[in-house]
Amino acid sequence: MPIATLLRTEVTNKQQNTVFFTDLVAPKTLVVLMGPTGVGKTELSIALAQKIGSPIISCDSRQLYRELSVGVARPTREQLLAVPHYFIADRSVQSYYSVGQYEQEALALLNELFAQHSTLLMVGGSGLYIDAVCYGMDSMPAVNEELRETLMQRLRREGMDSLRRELQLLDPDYYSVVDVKNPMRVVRALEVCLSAGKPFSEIRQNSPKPRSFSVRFIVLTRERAALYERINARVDRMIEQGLPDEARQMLPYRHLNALKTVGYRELFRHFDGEISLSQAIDLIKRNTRRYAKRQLTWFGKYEGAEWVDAERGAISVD
RNA sequence: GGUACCAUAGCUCAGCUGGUAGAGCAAAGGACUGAAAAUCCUUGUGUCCCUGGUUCGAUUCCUGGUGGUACCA
Repeated sequence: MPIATLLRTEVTNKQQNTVFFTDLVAPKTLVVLMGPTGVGKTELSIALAQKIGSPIISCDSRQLYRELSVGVARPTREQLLAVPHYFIADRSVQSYYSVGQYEQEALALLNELFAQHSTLLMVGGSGLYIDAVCYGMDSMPAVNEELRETLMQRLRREGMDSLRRELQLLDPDYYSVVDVKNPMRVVRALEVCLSAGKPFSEIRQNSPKPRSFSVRFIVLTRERAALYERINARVDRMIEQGLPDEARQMLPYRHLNALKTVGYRELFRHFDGEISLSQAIDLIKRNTRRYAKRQLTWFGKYEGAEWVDAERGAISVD
């Protein structure tokens, strides 16, 4: 059993949410390099990983899939060979995946790797995935896809009000804080209430889980206009590199979560004859920009994070 | 060079007969516990091109200028 696991078990039992003695024994640090899409994480991560002698643990909800390459800006073959990468292109779009699984797999991997490394590098832009690794998710009943589908049908047939009323009944506490206009939030809460047989708010602790390592957050950033220019240019490059073909091959899977992704959905609309190719390209650019902005909003919440300008900034290692 | 039309938010434009302005898009800000590249919420002050004039009052009417577009030479 890896030592980190042993220590973590001990800590979990006695020291909920306090300083970890494990840090004193053997300081384990997870460096989390995050940043909006297109800012230049990949390139920097290779150099950083080589410097600190760590593999790269990817924290990207779309680069996970082996069928998605051009459209998700997967690192190049050379980059992947330069440093060992985890969670890149190692599962199919056809398999259901979610943060919960990612948290478990990533923690297990970190346990193993920390046996050999005192510092590990995690890189990615999926905020919720970062949270899952650093703070943890509460354990909830496995997603019941049938139940979810039933609720979605109700949403379509009866509208939000019906679902809202039910949530208010089953979990008044959560109802008072949810974004009741957001169907996904309401559906998910109901889904959990119904399959767990108790209120979602009871399960959702909303407090950080003990971790056997400490975390250092680095947010790679850039002047907004420069970031947007890079994004626009990268989309053009993706089109040249064959994104339309890649998307066409994904057409049979368009209904899957993995394909609800900027770059693919706009091209699907183009294949449907709804919009022209150049309209699709413009939409991909716009939606990518908006995604980057949302990421920046999310990253803003990490207290103590170091914001590094990709053009001028420097990252000090040890 | 002549004639006509146009000049209003980052862009495309709306603004009837004079009372200092509003849409779409773009954009900005925010939320977020198993779909998260997802999903949802909020946000419109700008020398109304410049200069003179008429008027109590001009983005609106008139003069001249500047820039643009079209047609004619």
